[in-house]
Amino acid sequence: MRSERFRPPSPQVGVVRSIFGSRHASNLVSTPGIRFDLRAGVSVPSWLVSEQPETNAVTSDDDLPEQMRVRREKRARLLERGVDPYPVEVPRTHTLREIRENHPDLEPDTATGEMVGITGRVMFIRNTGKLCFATLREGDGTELQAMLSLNRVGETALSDWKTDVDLGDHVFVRGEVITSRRGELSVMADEWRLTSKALRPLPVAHKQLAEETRIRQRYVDLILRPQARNTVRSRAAVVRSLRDSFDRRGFVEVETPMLQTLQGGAAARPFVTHSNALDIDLFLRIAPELYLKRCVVGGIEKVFEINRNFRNEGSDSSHSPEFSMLEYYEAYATYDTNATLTRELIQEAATAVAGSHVVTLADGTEYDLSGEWTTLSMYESLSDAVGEQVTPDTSAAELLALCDRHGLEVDPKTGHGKLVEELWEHLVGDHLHAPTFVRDFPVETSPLTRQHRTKPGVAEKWDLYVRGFELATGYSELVDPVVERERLEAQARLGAAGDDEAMPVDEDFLRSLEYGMPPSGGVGMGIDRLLMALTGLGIRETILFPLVRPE
RNA sequence: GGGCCGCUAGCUCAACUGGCAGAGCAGCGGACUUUUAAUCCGCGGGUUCGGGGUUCGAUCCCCCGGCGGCCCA
Repeated sequence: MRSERFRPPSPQVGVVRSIFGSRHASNLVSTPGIRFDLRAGVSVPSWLVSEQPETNAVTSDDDLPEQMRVRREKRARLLERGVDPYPVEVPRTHTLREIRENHPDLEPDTATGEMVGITGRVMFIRNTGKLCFATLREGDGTELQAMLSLNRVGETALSDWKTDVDLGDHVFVRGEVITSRRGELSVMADEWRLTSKALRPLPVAHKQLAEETRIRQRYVDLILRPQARNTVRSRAAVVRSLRDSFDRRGFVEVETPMLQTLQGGAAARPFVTHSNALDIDLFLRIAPELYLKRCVVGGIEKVFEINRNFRNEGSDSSHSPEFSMLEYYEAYATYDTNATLTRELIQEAATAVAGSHVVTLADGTEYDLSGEWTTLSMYESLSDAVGEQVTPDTSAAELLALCDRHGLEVDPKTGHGKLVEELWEHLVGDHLHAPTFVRDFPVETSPLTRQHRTKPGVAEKWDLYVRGFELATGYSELVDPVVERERLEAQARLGAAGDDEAMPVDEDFLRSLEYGMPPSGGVGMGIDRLLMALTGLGIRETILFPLVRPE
């Protein structure tokens, strides 16, 4: 219902947004539902200005839950007393981490004489009669205790502390580094002040937040759960490791278009948007492949991109409509050398995040990524699994019979390639746990891959399976522009026949190939999946702000 | 798309067969100069996801809708 209220009627959007584009924000004043642009003298409904729900706006305090009302009243009282609950700057001298590092092992009940100014969010608070305790925390998770005693800060500052400070507030404390009688490293305050008043209470720290709340309010999840903070840092470490690995090997990082005029590079349904300037529909990219290959044609012979792809498909524990992808291409590489480089990239990322090629997953089990990895051939491993020979010549009818015998329901119109892959996933892929390369796929389902140099009917393509899911895929790329055109035209015919995952013919891409692309290898790898592989977390944990339906 | 489960205080959860809507933490008031999920005394806090129905009476049963989760396709 609420989303209905904020959805703009599409025909007006472009017009009104362009009005805003030419006006400075300070010309806007707000009233509860409507905002006026003073200079233009036009009124604009609030849904064009802000997509935030109005439910929790400051307006009517009577409707607020008690605890939020209390905190707002505290803020207002502070302002009346001339105290800014959100000061611009405070004289911080040390981070909490620095103080911990400088004083690793003081005896209990020590006074160092060192005066410091510290800041942090109040995560724990104990207000006793004449001595108060608070545990402060800073961004990296480091905590330090602040103490306020009557004889150091005086009666007013102590009672202000008790009445003004709530769990979750940010505070500044200036005082002496000491240890408490219990031995807790602390700062004994001479003065304190609020640095940011929290208007919402933190959820109780000792109960797990509901999964939905963790995702919808990730900032709260990050405040409360160390694992959430670690995941963000692990992801950053993995991405940095990949970039370093490529940099050391002489690869160049590029950024290719996310707004594209044609969908291409993968079989997937795209998101569609519209360009007002060009008055044409654009697609959010489903893969960067066709642009990276243009780079190789142009002479950027070792090239990679780490960025977002968008696929207008399902959203569940292993799929996100928006996901990060690594693709890299290398001239004179093949799917053999690719496999080695991909293994090294993953092993180096494991070292960056876990310090070892053996990683510890979220459930506490270990996963071994070390050494060389198993390699299977798709047709041979499938033949072994079904107990009879399956080759590129096996007919669709025979494959359908195999599906039937193994309890696999498939559309009887399915062709050879998809049947082989379905059977393989069901009988072999689902049972793979250790890192495994599966090689030599049906040509039919690999339109951008070259035929195997000796084995007829298969393509030089591998998939890498880690912990049973597909982590990466690599190819010896098809660079013959004539064959490529045949493949793309076949895809386009599928598209015309109603397959909305099929690619149209990208004439500019074909033109680039016609200038000559050196023999090359290419690889695609899901960054979110790499994180999942290295940490054992679900995709909605590895993505900071996954797409969720509006509240 | 189908099936099942869930939605109750700021948070995490109770509430027997349909009978006064509760607890812990958090909050408010008070006591306490060494607390670590402190302790003690007192108090407040609810559109039980929304709408409709059955009933003397609905958090509970029925219908429609919303959001989420799990399984299947």
